[in-house]
Parts: sequence; structure tokens; C-alpha cells
Amino acid sequence: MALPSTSVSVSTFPLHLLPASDPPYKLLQSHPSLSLLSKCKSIQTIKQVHSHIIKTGLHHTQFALSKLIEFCAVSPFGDLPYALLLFHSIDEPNQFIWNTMIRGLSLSSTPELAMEFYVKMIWSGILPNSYTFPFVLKSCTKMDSTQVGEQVHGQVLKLGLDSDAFVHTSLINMYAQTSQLGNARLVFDKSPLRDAVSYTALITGYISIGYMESAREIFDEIPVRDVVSWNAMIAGYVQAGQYEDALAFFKEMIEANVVPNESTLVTVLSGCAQSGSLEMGKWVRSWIDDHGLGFNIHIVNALIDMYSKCGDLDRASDLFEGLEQRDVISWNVMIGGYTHMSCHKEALGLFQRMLQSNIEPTDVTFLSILPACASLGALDLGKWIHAYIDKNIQYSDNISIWTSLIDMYAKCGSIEAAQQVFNSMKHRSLASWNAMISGLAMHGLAEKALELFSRMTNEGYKPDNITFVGVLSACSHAGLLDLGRQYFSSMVQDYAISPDLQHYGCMVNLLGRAGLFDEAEALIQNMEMKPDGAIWGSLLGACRVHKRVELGESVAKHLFELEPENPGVYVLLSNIYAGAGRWDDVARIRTLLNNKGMKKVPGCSSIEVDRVVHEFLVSDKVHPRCKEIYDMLNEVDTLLEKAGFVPDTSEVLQDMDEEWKEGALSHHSEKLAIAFGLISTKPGTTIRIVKNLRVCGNCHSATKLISKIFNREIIARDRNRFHHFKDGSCSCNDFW
DNA sequence: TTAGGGTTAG
Repeated sequence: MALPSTSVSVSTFPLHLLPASDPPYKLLQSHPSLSLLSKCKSIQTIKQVHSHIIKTGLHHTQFALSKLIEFCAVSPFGDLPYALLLFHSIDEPNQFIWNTMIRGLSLSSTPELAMEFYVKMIWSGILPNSYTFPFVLKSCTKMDSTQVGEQVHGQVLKLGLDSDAFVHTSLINMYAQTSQLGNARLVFDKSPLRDAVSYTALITGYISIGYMESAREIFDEIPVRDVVSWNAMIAGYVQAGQYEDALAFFKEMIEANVVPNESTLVTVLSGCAQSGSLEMGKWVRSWIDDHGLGFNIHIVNALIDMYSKCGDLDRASDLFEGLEQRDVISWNVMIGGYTHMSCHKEALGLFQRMLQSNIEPTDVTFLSILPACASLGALDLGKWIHAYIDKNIQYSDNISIWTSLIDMYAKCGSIEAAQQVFNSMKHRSLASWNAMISGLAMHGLAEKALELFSRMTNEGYKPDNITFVGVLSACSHAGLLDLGRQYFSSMVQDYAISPDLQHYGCMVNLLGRAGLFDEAEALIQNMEMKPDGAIWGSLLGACRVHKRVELGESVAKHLFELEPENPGVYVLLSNIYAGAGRWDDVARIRTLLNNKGMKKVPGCSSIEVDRVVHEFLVSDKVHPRCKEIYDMLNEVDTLLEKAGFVPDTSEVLQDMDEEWKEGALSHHSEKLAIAFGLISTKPGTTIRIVKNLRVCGNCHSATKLISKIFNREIIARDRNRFHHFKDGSCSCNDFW
């Protein structure tokens, strides 16, 4: 924005003719140069105003400089380094200027500097006043330093400033936010200065340590509750997961004739979103419409979030598209909504649109978009995001983002890159270790996963239930039965973690694969909870491997009860019959399936080429390069045959009808994706594919040979794990 | 003479 320079006459006030002491305040306050400040939207325009101030001689007045510093230090369009520069140009800054610098720094990401300025202020002989301490105490709160906070409290008492309501509340807030509720309470109780604000500061302290009931008691004591105190309680209930209480409070608030504001509605809607309750959300929506608030962008954003989290993506998208002005939150909630509902392609598409609209993504964007990349196997896009994050310093200490990158790389098949990100992290959270361990596990790198687990415990991290899912799945993917047993009992005995369904699933898988059916069944019987479909499914899979037809039948019965609509159970059972040569039973199951009108979930494989994800279904013929793909498939089949490959037809039901009609196994989705990879990438390039189902035995054998014949590394992710095909063999050692 | 405390997307 260029400033209208002609509108400011240098001679408006001939201030340069005045003596150095400040002229009358009224004259200064209305000076055009200073009123221009409020129009500034960038550092360039601030500099222009600064030069106006110099031209008009205003820079001789501390008042003008203080207004300039205030704008630079506090306004969202300001520039803290410029404020510092201005500050250092002043010989003897007055109390207001010191306070303003402390205020600006307390808002920044470096509150330590605010403390430094506070100390310097005292050293320079300027006494802090009742304005200074709210800023200083905010810095203490931000630094989470109880020691410094207590020292400042001492100085407040010495100066007798504890009788100021603002200082008083700031003290309560400082103690409340640094988990010293006892001290917060003491300050609160000892002083007669109690208003809705100080009550609310105390309430949020109790909420932050999860004491909702204490918060409620204090709330009931407030003589006059204002909108913020209601908002705080509603936010507390949302945070505590007490969504119905949050809504009840919202209704009570309206009955008490307190007018909800934007915060109230954003908070209530986020509660509806988190609880997934569309009914609640609709009720709030109608209130919003009745009160004409449907045009507030923050409220619309919250509505988009609510609808998409409650599963109504159409309504969410309508609101999103209907927005005239979208801010970054609008984009983030819509992308996050798609990810939440597993519409990963839509999430990626919207992200591309966001970039095209020149909206800067934020860390929240990446936390939504990286899982979408992970799910689709969109490695190139993931890499692009990694490069973007690398370039933007503000993400350098965001552990969640780096953890998401580890997860993305691992799930996109690039375990080396995941490892590199993990190694480069200076600070890690438990989730970072978990992501790396699970990543190694799904790549079948059990030894490395277990090594990492012991490194993690040596470094003092306490593993949680998710860690053990990773550890046990590492054992299960590598068939490490004894180690699996050891970790399972260590989890219970050494870490007091009670096993959940996922842990049992790994153990049943391990035992089943080893053919230890009695032990597996005993384990299932001793579970504290009812086994789910995954547990029985795992056992049924083992029955197929070990050709245990009768046991398979009885296991399938459990599954038919639990998941009557899951065609996978019928498919697996029919494969068990096929393996035993019981073709009549195979036919019976097929008829049963057809009669029930159930369709197997179609096999779907995807491959990313040049940042575009291509998806293939069984015998798909819709791809633009369909002809070339099928030509390549023919060539592959010919070469496979030459190499002595004999298709195994025992798993013909894997893809049911479609496959049956084709009469061959050569058109499974993974083979189409591989053929497309072969024709669309340079020789020698690694081919990465993602399949939604478990890879079938036939394709597994074929892919091993393809990797040898075409001299390509093929990395395939199926529903359970990764397979690295190279030189005719697979990293899973045919065990999956 | 200018300002300051408690609530708000994942």
C-alpha cells in the first residue's frame, strides 16, 4: 500500500520550531502522521510514516516515537526488530516506551527478552508501574518459569501494586497457568479485588489440570458472570470431552440473558465437531442463523469444521465454496475434514487449490495433508512438503510435524527417508519414537525396530500402548514368536499396560502363523474383552496357511456373527476350501455371496508418477494409457511364462466375479499399477505401489519375478505391511 | 497524556 503522501502537509504543525519537550498532547494525538499509523499494513508503510514523522519534526517528541514503537511492537502488521531499532535510538526512554517494548516482547516468541527489558528498565532508573506487571507476568507465564514468577510477585508486593485489579488477575493467571493452583487460590482468596475476570483466571487454571468440578464450583460463586466466564466453562467442558455439558451450558447462558459472542459459538461448534454429533451441531446452526451471525467468517469456519467432522462433507463444502473471503483456517478445516473422513484425494486436491490461491499453508495444514499423502502413498508431494517445511524456520521446532513426516515417509515406502528425519530431530516426543518403530515394523525390519525400542527406553522414554503395538507387530511381521511372547509379558508386567485388541491381534497372528492354534485359542478365551473381527480374521488367515478346514469353519462362524456384511470372510473361507480341493464348498460359498448381494471390496492399487496419483481397479480399462498398459501386461505375462512361472489358481476368489470372468489372475490391480509404472518411469527407477487389500499369493510370486526380469526394485504396500521386491525375492521372506 | 487482566480452528 502506498501512502497518500500529498494528503500530509509538512507544514501542518511546524513542530520543528518547538522546543524539545513535548507539545500539548491534544495537538499530537490528532496529528495526521500518527493517524496514518492505523492504516499501515506492512513494514514498508511504517517506514514511510516514520519518514513523515521525521519530516514534520515529530521525532523530537517522545509521544510520536512511542506511538510508532507501539504500532511496531504490538500491531499484527508491526515489526518487532524495527521497534527495537527505534527504541535504541532514544536516549532516555520514558516509562510508557519501556512498558510498550516489554508488552511487544511478551507477545513474541521470545518472552525471555521481555524479562531482560524489565531488568534493564529498573537498572536505568525507571520504576515499573501497574501497567508494566501484566506484561511481565504474561512473559513469566509464557516462559513457564515458576521461579521468575515468584520473584516478580515479590516486586509487585514491594511496590504495593497488588491492589491493582489488572496486576492481581495477572498474578492469579500466572500461577494458574504454571500449575500452581495453590498459589493462584491464595492470591485470589487474600484479596478483595474479585471480579468476573479474576474468577475466570482461576477457573481456567482448574480446567487446565482437569478439575472441572472445582471450576464449576468457582463459576457458581461469581456474583456477576460475563460472557467470557461462560465461554471459559464451555471451553472447559469441551476440553474435558463433556460435550453435552458444554451444550447445556450454552443453553443456560442464553437463558441467563448473556449474549453469546463469536468465541462462544466457535467453542460450542468445536465441541459438536469433536463429539461428532450432527444433531447438536444443527441446533447451534439454527441459533446462529436466527441471530444473523452466519456471515462471520470465524463462525462459518467452525460450522465447516462441525459439518465435516460429523460426516456431512457436502454441507461443509457448500459453506466453504460459498465463502467470499476464505482465510487460512477455512482451508485448514476443510482439508482436515476431508482427511478426517478418509477422503484423501479430495484433501490433496483442495491443498493444491489452496497453493494456487496463494494461501500460505500453516503447520495445521501439514498435519492434515501429510496423513493424506501417507494414506495414498503420495511420496513426491510428501517430499515437496518436507522441502517446504525445511525452508520455513518457524516449523523447525514443531515435533508433531516432523513426526508426521516420519509417518508419511514410512507409509510411502521410503523407510530410509523416515529414518533420516528421525535422526535429524533434536527433540523427540513419544509419538516420534512410536512412528519410527511402527514404520520399521511395517517394513519387516524387526531387528531395527526392536533395537530402536531399547534405545528409546535407555533414553528414558516410557513406552505406551502404541509403542507396544509397533513392537509386537514388528515381531509378528517377522515371525519372531519367542520375542513376541517376551515383549507381550514385559508390557504387562514391567510397564503395567493392559493389552488391547491390537496387541492381542499381533499375538494371535504370531501364534496362528506358527501353527500354535491351541495357544492362540486359549489366549483369545482369556482376553478381558470380546474379540473383534480382526482377531478372528487373523486366526482365519492362519487356518488358510495351515489348511485347517474344520477350525476355519468354526472361526468363520464367529466372524459371520460379528461382521455379517463383510464379504472378506466368505472369500477367505472359500480360499480355505479351495486349498483343500473342496470345490463344492467353494461353489456353495460363491452362491451364498451372490444371493446375499454382497460384493467384495474391489482391489485397488495406486501409483504416483510425477506427483499425480493413478488408481487402478481390477481389470480397469479407464486409464488414458490403457492400451499401452495392457500391451505391457501381455509382455510381462509372456516373460513370466518364459521364466517358468505357473499361476496358482487356488486363490481365484480373491477378486471374485471380475476376476472369474477374466479367467486369469494377470489383471489384478497391483499388476496394472506395476505395468503402468514400467511404461511411465525410466528404467531402473523404483516402482512404489499401494494396495488397499492384502496382496495375493499369486501376485506376490509374480512380482518377485518381475523385479528380476525388469531389474526394478518394487516396493508394495498392502493392507498390512510393506513388501520390497528385489532380484526375485521379497523382504517379507514369503511370510505375510 | 498514550496502554494493561480471564474465553476462541487441530
